[in-house]
Amino acid sequence: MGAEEKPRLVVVDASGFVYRAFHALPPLANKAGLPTGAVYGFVNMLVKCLTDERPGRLAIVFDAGGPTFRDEVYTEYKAERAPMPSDLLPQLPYVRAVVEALRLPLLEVAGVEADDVIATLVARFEPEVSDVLIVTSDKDMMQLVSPNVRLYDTMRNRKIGVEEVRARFGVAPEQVVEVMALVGDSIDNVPGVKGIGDKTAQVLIGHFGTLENLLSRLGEVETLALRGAKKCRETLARDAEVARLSRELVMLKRDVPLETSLDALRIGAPDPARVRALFTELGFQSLIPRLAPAGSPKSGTTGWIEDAAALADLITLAAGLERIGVEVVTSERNGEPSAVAIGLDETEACVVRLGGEGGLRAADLEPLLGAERPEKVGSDLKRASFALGRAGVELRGLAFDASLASYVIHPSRQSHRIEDLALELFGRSIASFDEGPDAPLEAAAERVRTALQLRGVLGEQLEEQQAGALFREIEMPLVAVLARMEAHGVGIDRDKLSALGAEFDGRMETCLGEIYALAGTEFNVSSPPQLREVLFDRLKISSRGVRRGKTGLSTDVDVLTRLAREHPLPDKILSYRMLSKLKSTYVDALLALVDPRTGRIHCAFNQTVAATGRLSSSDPNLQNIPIRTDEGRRIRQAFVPAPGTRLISADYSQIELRLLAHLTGDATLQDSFRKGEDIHRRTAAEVFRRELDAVAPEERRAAKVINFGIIYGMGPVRLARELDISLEAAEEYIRSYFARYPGVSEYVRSTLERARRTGYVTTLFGRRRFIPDIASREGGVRQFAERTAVNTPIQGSAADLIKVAMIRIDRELRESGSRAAMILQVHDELIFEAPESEVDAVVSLVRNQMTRVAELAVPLEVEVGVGANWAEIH
DNA sequence: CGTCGGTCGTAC
DNA sequence: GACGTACGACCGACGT
Repeated sequence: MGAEEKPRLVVVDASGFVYRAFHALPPLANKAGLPTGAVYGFVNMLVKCLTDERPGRLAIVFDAGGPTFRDEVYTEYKAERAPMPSDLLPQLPYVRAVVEALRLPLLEVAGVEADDVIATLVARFEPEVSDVLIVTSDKDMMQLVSPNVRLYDTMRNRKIGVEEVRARFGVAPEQVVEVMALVGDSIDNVPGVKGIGDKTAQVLIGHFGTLENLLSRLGEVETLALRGAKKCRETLARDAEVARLSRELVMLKRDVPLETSLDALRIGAPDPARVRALFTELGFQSLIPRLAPAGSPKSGTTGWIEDAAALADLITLAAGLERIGVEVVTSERNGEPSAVAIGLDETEACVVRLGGEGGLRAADLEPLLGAERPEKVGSDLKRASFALGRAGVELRGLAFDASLASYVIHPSRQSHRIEDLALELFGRSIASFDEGPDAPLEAAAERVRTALQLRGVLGEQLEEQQAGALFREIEMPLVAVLARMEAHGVGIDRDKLSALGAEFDGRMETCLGEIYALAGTEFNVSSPPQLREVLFDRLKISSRGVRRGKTGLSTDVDVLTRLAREHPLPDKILSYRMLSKLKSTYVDALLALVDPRTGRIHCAFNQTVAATGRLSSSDPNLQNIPIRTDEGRRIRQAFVPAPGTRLISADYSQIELRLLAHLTGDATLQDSFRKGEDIHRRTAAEVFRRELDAVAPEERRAAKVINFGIIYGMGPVRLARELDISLEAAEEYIRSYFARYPGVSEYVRSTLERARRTGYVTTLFGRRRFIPDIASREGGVRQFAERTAVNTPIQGSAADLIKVAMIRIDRELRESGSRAAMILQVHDELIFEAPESEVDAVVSLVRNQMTRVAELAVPLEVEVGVGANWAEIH
C-alpha cells in the first residue's frame, strides 16, 4: 500500500461564472420558455472540468446573498452594480439544482462572499493537495495565485499562474491587493486613489512593495521616474485612508469559518433520477447519457402464486415487512381483480392469480391487504382500492402512491404514469398495463417493483420541497375517500333524463327547420366554418367589430348575441346550440355512463390532473353539470338520491375571495368578511365611492365581475368587454380597486416577485407549482404566467381546504357508523346522500367540519341545502 | 380509419 | 387582443 498521491482541488466560483456565462452566451430557452443559457454554460463548464482536469476534490461555491463585512466597512460597496437581469434570476435555482443532482460538493456561507470562501479553501487545503485550480474570471482572485494555485478562465480557456499575474499587474500575486488598492475597481465600486492607474500603481508598488510602505515614505515618490510625481504624492497624502479602505475591500479573507474538510469535497456519483428529471425539464437531453447513463433494468424476480399453500407462505413473509407494493390487475375496465401483484422489495415481487374453478379469491388476501401494516406502496392506489373494493376487500394502510407523489412534486407535469416516471427517472422502459393478453401480469410485477424504487427518489424530493406533510396528511388519506365516493356513485333518474332528451330532440328539429328557412339553405349548424359562411357571406350580416379567431371570424355566444340585433337567424342558432350542447354533452353522455350493475353513475375523481391542486372529474365530468340556466338545471333534476335517502349539498360561500382576504391581509377585505357584508356590494361601494346602501344593482354587478377578475388576473380589455364599457373606464375601475384594496395590490406585487425569484408559487398548505414562463421574454406568454402565479395560491388553497374537510368528514361519518355517504365534490361544494333519519345529524357534522377546517383571518361560511334532486338543493 | 388542433360551451 | 382551473363534443384537416 503506497501513500496516496495528493489529489488535485478544483474550486468553482459558481455565482461569478453564471453571471459571466449569461452575458457571454447566446440566449437559450427550454420548451416552456424558461431561459436556460447560463445553466447550459455552467453545466458544460462542469463537464469540461471534470473530464479534462480530473480533480480529486471539488468545491462549487455560491454567494449566499445578503450583506457582508464589506458592506459594513464601505456602504458604497458594489453600489453601482446593476440589478440582476430578469432572465438570469430564474436560472439560479436551476444551477443549484444541477449541482445537487450531480452530487457535487456545494459551499456557501451566509454573510460571506464566494470569493472569501474560495480564499479560505485555498489557504486551508493548499498544503494537502497537489495543486489548486480556481474556475473564475474575476481578476480579484489573482491575489490567490501561487506556484501551486492557478486560476482557470474557462470561457477564454486560459490558465493564469504566477507569470500571467506578473504580466497583468507587473507585480507578484501577493502584491496584487496593493496595486488594486491604488487603482480601485469600478465594477465593485472600490474607489482607489484618483489619478492613479495601472501603470503608476505598478511603478509605485514595484518600488515600495506595499501600500503601507509607500504611505510611510511618500517623500521618495518624487525621486521616481513618474510624470506628475508631485501631484501624485499630494493625492496619495490626501487619499491615504481611502487607499487603506480600498485595500481592505479588495483583500480576500482567508479565515472564514468553514464547516468542511478535504474529505467532504470528494466527488459523488450523480443521482441519475434527478439528473434525468432536471435535464429533461431544462431541455438538455443530449447531456443525460454522459451524466446519468441508463441503468440496466434492475433485474427483478417474479414469483407466481396459484394455490393456498403458496399464498399462506407469501402472507407470512409479507406480514413481517415494513411495506409492500400493491398492484391489481383487472380483466376489464372497472372489473373485478384477476390478479394482484405484491412487491416485497425493489427487486422482488409475487403475482397472485385469482379466479377460476377452486382458484384463489381476492378475499384470501384480506389478512395482508386489509391490515394497516405493512404499508402499501403503489402507483395508482385509488384504482387498486376501487378494484379490490369490488371484490369486497378494503385496501388499508395506503402510504405511498408514486403517481400522486410525482403530482405533489411537480403538478404541471403532463403525465404521472409510472411508465413515464420510470423512463424519466430511471431511463428504463416498463410495459404498460394493456400490452397483450399475457403481458399484464408480468407488467404488474414490474410496476410494483418500480413503485417501491420510486418511493426512495420521490420521497426525498417531497422532503426537499417540504411537501411531505401535504402528501402524507392530505393527498394520501384522500385516496381512499375518493375511491369510496367513486364506488358509491350517484343515482340517476333514467326515465326523466330520456324524456328530457326526447324533448330536446324535438325542439332541435323545429329549430333546425327555422334555421334552414332563414338561411335559405341547409348546412351543418354545428360547423363554425359553415356557419361563418352563411352569416357573413350568404346573408351578408355586417361583420364589423366581430372578433377573429385563428381561422377566421368568431361565431361564439357573444358574437351571435350581438348579431341577433340585426337578423333573426343568430338567435335561432343560439337556441340550437344550447339544446345540442345539453343533449350531447349531458343527456346522452350521462345515460351512456350509467353502470348497468348499480344503475348509478360512477365518475372518476382525478387527483393528479389539475395543476392548482384541484380535483378533476371525468367519465363523466360531474363538475360541470349546468346550473345557470333553467334548461340546464333540468339536467340536475335527474340526479336523485336512493329511495329513503335525501341529497345534501354544502358549499363554501365565497371561499376564493375569503382566501384572498386571508392571503393578502387586506384590512378592508377582511373587515368586510368579519362583518358578514355582501362582499360584492362592499367592493362596489369602495370602487365607486358610495355608501353601502347607495350602491346601484348595476354597480354591484360590475363589482362582482371585478372581484372575479382580481382572482383570475383579468386585464382591462376583458373587463371592458365583460361589462360593455370603454377600455379607459375599465382601466379606471382596476386602478380604483387597487387603490381601495392596497393589501391586494401589495400581494400581487410580492407574489410575482417571489415567483420570479424562486420559480414557483405555493398554497396555504405548501403545495408548490412551478411557473417557468414567468421569466419568458415573450410578453404574452409571460403575462399568462403572471396570471397563473396570482391565481394558483388562491385556487390551490381553496383546494387544500376542501380536501382536508373531505378527509375529516369521511372519517367522522365512518367512525360514527353513519349510513350517509359523501358522493360528489365540485371544487367548493360537497354532495352527500343520507338516510332521511340522519339528515339533521349529517348537516351539522358537515357544516362543523367544513367551517372549522382551518383558522383563517376571516370566518369560513357554509351554505347547506337538502332535497330530492340536485336542482333542489341550491 | 385514427389523431389532433381549433372552436365552442359547461362548471367553479 | 385571452380572465384562472378543468372536461368534452364536434368539425375538419391530415396521415394511415
